[in-house]
Amino acid sequence: MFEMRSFVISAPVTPDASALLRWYDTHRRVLPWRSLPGQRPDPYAVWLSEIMLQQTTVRAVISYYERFLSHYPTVQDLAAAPLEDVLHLWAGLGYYARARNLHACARRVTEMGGFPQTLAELLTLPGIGAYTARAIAAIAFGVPVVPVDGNVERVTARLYSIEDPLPASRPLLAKHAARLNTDQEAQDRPSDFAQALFDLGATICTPRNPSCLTCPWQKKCMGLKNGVAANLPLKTPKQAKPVRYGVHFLLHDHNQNILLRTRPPKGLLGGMDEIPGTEWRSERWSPAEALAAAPALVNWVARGEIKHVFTHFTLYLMVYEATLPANHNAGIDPSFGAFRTTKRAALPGVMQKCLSLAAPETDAETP
DNA sequence: GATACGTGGCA
DNA sequence: TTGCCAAGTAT
Repeated sequence: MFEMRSFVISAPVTPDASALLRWYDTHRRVLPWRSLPGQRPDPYAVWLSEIMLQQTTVRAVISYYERFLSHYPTVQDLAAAPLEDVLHLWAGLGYYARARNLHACARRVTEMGGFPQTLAELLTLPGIGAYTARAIAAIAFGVPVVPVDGNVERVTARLYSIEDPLPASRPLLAKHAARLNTDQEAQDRPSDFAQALFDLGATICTPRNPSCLTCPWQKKCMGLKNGVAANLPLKTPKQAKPVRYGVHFLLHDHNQNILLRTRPPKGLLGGMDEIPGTEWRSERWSPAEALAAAPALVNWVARGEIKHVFTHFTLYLMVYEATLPANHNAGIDPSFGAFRTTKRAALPGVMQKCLSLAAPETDAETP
């Protein structure tokens, strides 16, 4: 599009990279996937952490990261694993397409003999987009690029006092962010500069109540000068989430197994396991309607309802529980799944909530 | 460009 | 309790 205002937006003053890097040298966070100063980063560790950190907090990621690294110390180990196992380890972390792409990416990288080091090649890999490609290039390979994540968008919006709302302002923010590293100090330390921006966003330039008084960039921050820093970036209001309802059935056999089925490989919770249930629709299910959809004609006991909030809708699930009589093992349609142990199942958070409503274990589940 | 895609913590 | 937010990507 024609940049009608380009002559008005004079080249903004670049902030002082050396001030940020000096702050980082003192205040950098210690994180399991971060190499220590002077150490060569492991591209596998950088990649694995970046995928996990997409739209996910550091706190939530840490234990998953440690578990993945101990199960799969190298990208070759991950590539050799069955997808099932990877989904099992990922269960609870959310955005399961990331786990499927992670596995596919590990196989591609293994075929290639290692991680590519250029932006263009990284961008061709599954699960790696504009942000992650730059993060890996900068952090693992020292390429002088600026990864633009939510932190960097926020820092940039405040620094240049950009009041256009997200997500429409994303290209503009990216354009400004790309010039943040023009100083020689930033060019010399691409990995530190990228991570310094993340740490600044996570600990100083926070979404709420930013600590502008201790910010290494406070003197250059136009948002602070204009008194609007804490309110930026602006965001266009989100649409209200629709509500959906479903009913799910927790059916035990007599071998510590429950009836489980695997969801279709793509889409919502793709490839993950669930206890069988009804469709998720906008109307509640009557008890009669629900029991007509049950996998077996047994004595179902209502255990309650869970609430689960997805990105784009809120879900209420009624949970019924029963134990199959000893002589009733046949006659369950395979479309409801098969009896398996939860120990090796890939149960997403919403299903873990359903299972949490189960009656306490009793050694004698008397039918 | 808009929408689908999870989850848990926090004000 | 409700809404916002977190190192985004794929289609």
